[in-house]
Amino acid sequence: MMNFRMTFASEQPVTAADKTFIQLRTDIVEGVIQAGTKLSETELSTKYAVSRAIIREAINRLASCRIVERKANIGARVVALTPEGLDQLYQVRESLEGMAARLAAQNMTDQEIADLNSLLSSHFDEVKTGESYYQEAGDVDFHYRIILGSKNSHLISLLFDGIYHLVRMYRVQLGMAGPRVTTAFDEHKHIVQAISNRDAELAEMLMRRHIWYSKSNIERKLVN
Amino acid sequence: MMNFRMTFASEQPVTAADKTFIQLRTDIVEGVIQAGTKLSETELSTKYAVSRAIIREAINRLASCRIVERKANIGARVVALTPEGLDQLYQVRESLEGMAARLAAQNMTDQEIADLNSLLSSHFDEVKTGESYYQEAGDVDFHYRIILGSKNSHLISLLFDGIYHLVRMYRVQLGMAGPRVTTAFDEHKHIVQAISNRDAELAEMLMRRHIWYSKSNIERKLVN
DNA sequence: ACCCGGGATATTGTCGACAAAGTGAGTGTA
DNA sequence: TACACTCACTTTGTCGACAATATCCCGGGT
Repeated sequence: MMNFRMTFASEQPVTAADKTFIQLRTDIVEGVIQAGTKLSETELSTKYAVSRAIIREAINRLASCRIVERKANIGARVVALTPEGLDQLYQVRESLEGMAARLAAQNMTDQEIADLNSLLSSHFDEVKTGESYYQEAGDVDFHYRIILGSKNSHLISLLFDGIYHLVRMYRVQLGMAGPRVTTAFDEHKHIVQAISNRDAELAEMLMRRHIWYSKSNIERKLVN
Repeated sequence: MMNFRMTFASEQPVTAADKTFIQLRTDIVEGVIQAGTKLSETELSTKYAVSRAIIREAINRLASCRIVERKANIGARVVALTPEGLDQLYQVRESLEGMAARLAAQNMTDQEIADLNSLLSSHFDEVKTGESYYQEAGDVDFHYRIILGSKNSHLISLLFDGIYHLVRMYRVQLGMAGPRVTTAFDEHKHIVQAISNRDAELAEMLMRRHIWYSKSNIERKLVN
């Protein structure tokens, strides 16, 4: 069920390579395999009980989304989590998700917007009753729908297949603050309002700001 | 030497898989392998005289930058060039390169800006003397430096490893107009001016407009 | 004539073995 | 002692063979 959240609807693992890739990725994102670790192909192939070719493909895919860095004839290692890395990542994320919000305001159907509104109210109930798992699942759901709403397949791919897992890695491994939860909810509400009004410019600006706040929140932890 | 232009400085092919990947990519981008073609692993492995594993890796990498689409147990085929695809691609490109220009205005060193200016004047000489190869090499060089100037490794990777080859595929296979060359030069000049003045907002806006014009230019051909 | 099912064929997915490149310890020399 | 070289070992890169899945053709039934 939690597994649902970290693998998006689009990626249904069919082949063994897919499963191993997703497994390895979540192990890294969740910190089971620590940041900076060297990834030995033979070692991993025994650990995950698949051939080295499968592991190689998984590592290559992880290199594509910059979760690991690979050097020819030397090997691959998990990226380190640094303040500079976070900054650069969130610069890109802010731009892309801002664009997603703008396009979503233009391209989402009325039905999709209605669904987004009801998603938000169900989240409101959860926040009210104190179920704080909103942080993870709810937030991902919210951004997920807006990104899909952009209807731009390149953008969707860049975010879901590309930077999102790295974003999650920073968030999971550095933890998230408490007070942020309710304020984030308000920000979500305003964004949805802008989208409902088909106000693309405002939606982009609010989304950018929302993500900027989110970065500041994580950054506070990293500095320690 | 022309090969210099299509493989960026960062990617020095060291392994056989690298070379095959780059070769296959340029063959697709240049249209030697036509858009929409099915890519047979066995066929390509004999054609390029390497093992199927090498071809598989190359195809996987091409799938990462969305030059081919792969389906499990079915195969991979080169993407089709459509007006919708061009629109979506250039939406993303406009956003990312606009961001690059903004960051470049903030982060490039004075020396790098000076080099960029002299690059521009050398291009001016070429345009004046009528050497129209400016289209290809010069334009790529220009954008190349600004993207590097952003100093954001995620952004750089997204553009160079990601969408740039697909952009080139549209440009190469649909040809480029004539009159556009000189006007594009003027746009470049204004962008460099903005960067020289450290005017990030203006640099972003001019870059976005520059790319938007470029898209319109290609689009005109595609509609036929 | 049309539709459905089954088997032959071709293609992709997975594996273990071999080749090549990098790494590090140990030795000999200045 | 410090440096450079060699050689053994570890790790990655490449390959061909086998397994699993999809595709296509053909025959039988309604």
